[in-house]
Amino acid sequence: MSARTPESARDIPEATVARLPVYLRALITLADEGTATCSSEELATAAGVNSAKLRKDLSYLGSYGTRGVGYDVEYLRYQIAREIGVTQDWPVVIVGIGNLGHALANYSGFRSRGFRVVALLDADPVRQAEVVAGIDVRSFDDLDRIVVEHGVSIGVIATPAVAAQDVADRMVAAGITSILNFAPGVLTVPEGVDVRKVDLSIELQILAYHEQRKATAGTEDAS
Amino acid sequence: MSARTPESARDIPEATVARLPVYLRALITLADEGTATCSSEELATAAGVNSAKLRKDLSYLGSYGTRGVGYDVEYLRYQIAREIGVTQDWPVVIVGIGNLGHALANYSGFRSRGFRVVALLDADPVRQAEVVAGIDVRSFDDLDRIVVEHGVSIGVIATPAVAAQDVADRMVAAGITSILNFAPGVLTVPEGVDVRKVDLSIELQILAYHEQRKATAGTEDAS
DNA sequence: CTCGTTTTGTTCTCCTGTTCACAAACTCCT
DNA sequence: AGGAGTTTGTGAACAGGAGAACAAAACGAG
Ligand SMILES: NC(=O)c1ccc[n+]([C@@H]2O[C@H](COP(=O)([O-])OP(=O)(O)OC[C@H]3O[C@@H](n4cnc5c(N)ncnc54)[C@H](O)[C@@H]3O)[C@@H](O)[C@H]2O)c1
Ligand SMILES: NC(=O)c1ccc[n+]([C@@H]2O[C@H](COP(=O)([O-])OP(=O)(O)OC[C@H]3O[C@@H](n4cnc5c(N)ncnc54)[C@H](O)[C@@H]3O)[C@@H](O)[C@H]2O)c1
Repeated sequence: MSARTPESARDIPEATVARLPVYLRALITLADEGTATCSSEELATAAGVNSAKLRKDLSYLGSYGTRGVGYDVEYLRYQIAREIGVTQDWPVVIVGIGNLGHALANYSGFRSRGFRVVALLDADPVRQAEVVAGIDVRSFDDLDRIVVEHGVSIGVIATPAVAAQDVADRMVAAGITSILNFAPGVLTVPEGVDVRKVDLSIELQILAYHEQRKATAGTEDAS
Repeated sequence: MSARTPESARDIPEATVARLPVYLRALITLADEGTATCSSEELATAAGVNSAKLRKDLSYLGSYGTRGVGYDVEYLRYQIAREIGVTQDWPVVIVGIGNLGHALANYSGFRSRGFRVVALLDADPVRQAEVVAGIDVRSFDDLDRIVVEHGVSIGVIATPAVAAQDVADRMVAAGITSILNFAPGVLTVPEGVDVRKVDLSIELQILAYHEQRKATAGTEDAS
């Protein structure tokens, strides 16, 4: 309401935002291999997309390439990281330390990609006796305190589906504004809170649909 | 294979395919609650989508509703399950029984949603001594035999990123034509093989981007 | 049987995202 | 310096999906 975000608030299309992390990862791989410079064609191949799409995506961030040359890997990597917001770590809490929660807590890719697990929470007192990946599992009731203490704005839900909505409500009440949900089902949250869901069954069912089509494709049109 | 579905070669838009599993789950929930009939409005709410979109999606499958009344929950549920191809179970193999592989193997949602884990494979001999979720972990070299034996067409990759492409190649060679990949990075597969990826870091980075925007929205214009 | 009510199935419009194609900008070689 | 060869950045056409709106169909009341 105070201002009309002068120039930096370019709005990047959602589809582009979803691909920036892919480009970032490809750039990190290239940098690790010692590549100093790359063309849009090379980067696009590494990221598994069309080069025109890649260039258009990058053009939303600014003109960070050099015509006739390509992109400086380190420079572009930094620019994308800055645009995404992962130049420093985001604190994250994980709720529901069961099968999946354990795997997530042990996942090293968290730290290396701009996130830091500051707390593991579970409603089950038995779980709270555990230490997972060097972090104490604490009571779900500690949520509010932890959120304030660490300035957490991102929460991960790995509880059974039946508890997910309640956990989400508590997270929102505590001040969390972004949720990654692994439990199946639809979460309802207030305006201004972002939810992304990861649903294994849905992914498999999409594969099954296409698989079924492949199977019937030959038998289907007998003329 | 004689089930020829008179007019079934309709091609359903990809966006619709991705939502059908959501509708299916919502219908199962409604059925469990004892609901016999529902309107597009109710079902749309339960699935978290717009009712016009829901109706349009369902119209690709056929006319399974009754005007003035709504949809028969059980009937529509069956029709969607049939369209997706989950009226009977698909055999699935999981490769890479580490942190994540354990969680996946123990995931009960598999069986209840049209999939059956027929084998757990790992390259590490130490892992092969284990029994996870009542299933022996076997050598990755058994892949070909298992695929043939059970008619597997869907494979899940939960190995480290560095091994993922190799595992994918072996899967394709063995006859698998749909892959769900949890390892970060881009997989290259031949034409006709479907790959879907689930990437935790990407999801979190997308949340981080929006989170950053929320944070700077108010403070941005000091120019 | 007819009318009013409800709700689907579909059409039409709008918007987002993808891809093509090319001018502009840069490098290198002579 | 100038020209040939590259490669970016972007305008414009195209494709696909979202949502509003409404006619067609079913049902129930009188
Ligand atoms: N395991 C998988 O591979 C997998 C895959 C896809 C989706 N999921 C989904 O992820 C979720 C977790 O799966 P899981 O296999 O880890 O289940 P799980 O039962 O092993 O673990 C759930 C954990 O959540 C805790 N919990 C329950 N209610 C809670 C609450 N109100 N507040 C805080 N903690 C609570 C439980 O104490 C338990 O430790 C489920 O919704 C499941 O459908 C799991
Ligand atoms: N743990 C998580 O929560 C999580 C989250 C997101 C993504 N991931 C990704 O999922 C993958 C697995 O993660 P994890 O934490 O389970 O790792 P992990 O190291 O615990 O397990 C990997 C397993 O794969 C096996 N393996 C290695 N090479 C193999 C090969 N060529 N063939 C067959 N098996 C092989 C190893 O023996 C090991 O058991 C990684 O790529 C990781 O980036 C994990």
